Amino acid sequence: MSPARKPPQISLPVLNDDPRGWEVKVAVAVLQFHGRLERRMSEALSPHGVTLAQYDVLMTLWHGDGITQQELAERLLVTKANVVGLIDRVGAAGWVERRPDPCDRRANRLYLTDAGRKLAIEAQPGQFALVRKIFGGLSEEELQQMHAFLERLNGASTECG
Amino acid sequence: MSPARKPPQISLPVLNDDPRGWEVKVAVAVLQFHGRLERRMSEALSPHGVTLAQYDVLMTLWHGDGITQQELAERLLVTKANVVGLIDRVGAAGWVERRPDPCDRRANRLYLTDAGRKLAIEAQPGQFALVRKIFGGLSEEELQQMHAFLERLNGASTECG
DNA sequence: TATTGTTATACTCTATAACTATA
DNA sequence: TATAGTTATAGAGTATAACAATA
Repeated sequence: MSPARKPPQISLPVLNDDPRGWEVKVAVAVLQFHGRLERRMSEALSPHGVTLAQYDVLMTLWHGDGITQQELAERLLVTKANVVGLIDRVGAAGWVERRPDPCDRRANRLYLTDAGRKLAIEAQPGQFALVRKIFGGLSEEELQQMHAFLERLNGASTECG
Repeated sequence: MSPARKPPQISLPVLNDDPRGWEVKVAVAVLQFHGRLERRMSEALSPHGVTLAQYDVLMTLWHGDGITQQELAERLLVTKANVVGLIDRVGAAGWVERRPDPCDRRANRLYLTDAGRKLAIEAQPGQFALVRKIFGGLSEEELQQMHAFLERLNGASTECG
């Protein structure tokens, strides 16, 4: 059972109130808000004995079982070496299992167990409720606007160079 | 010299594309964007040999020297025990020093050293440039809108219960 | 040769609890 | 008694490098 720890540090005052324009103000606000969001999501998860990183694994597999560790590493933007430890932990908790790929004997395919699905079903409503609560202060139209902004920023922050 | 590591895991697909409304979509987008932002800020910091968490410390002290470890812990939303290690590390790098509080012999006051100020001066422009680049795709008006949304969300996510 | 997964090693950050010195 | 800082312990997550088995 993973011992319910707080999320990593929130990286709040990375940039302090500075006169150099709104970009920095927004960046600070994003960092600040993300810290709180992450913290509260972690707290909501902790009664289920799962960390946010582990929940990411479960949700990725919930979205689509049977991927390899390498594929999971790519989706999580983590090295394959780290996936080993991650799967060791969710595996030890009984939520995920490795099955050898019959066509490629180097590879493992990852599957949610019944317990893993059960956990996801139990934990998801709380997560959704929390998110609805936190974002409930914005209207649907405002949420759509913010979503559009973030999509554009996600595009920009993916660019190289 | 702290060895320039990547930020913690990005917590991306915590909630997957789900039919239950825009709150969840926006939450996923925030998590996603924050992951990229944090990663790129860390990368920009790593040539200076400082982590994001350590940079937080430096920026907090840049903003105002002479606070106690307890006060720093409160601002960083971290336990005082963690601040000990954090200050040990930035202290070992020569960026911050503890000076005993003359009025309260239990307390330390934290000060940026010349090297710490030098580092901040060297690292800040890169951070600001990066932020301007990432957020440059949004107009000033859009940035102001987004800032307003985030401020409202920050208020909401602070509420208890 | 390239790829999948593994192990080994080391570091940062976090949490809790118990402790010391001082207030 | 309460507070500031420390130490001890533990665990999660990350990175790099080298390795085995397989393709």
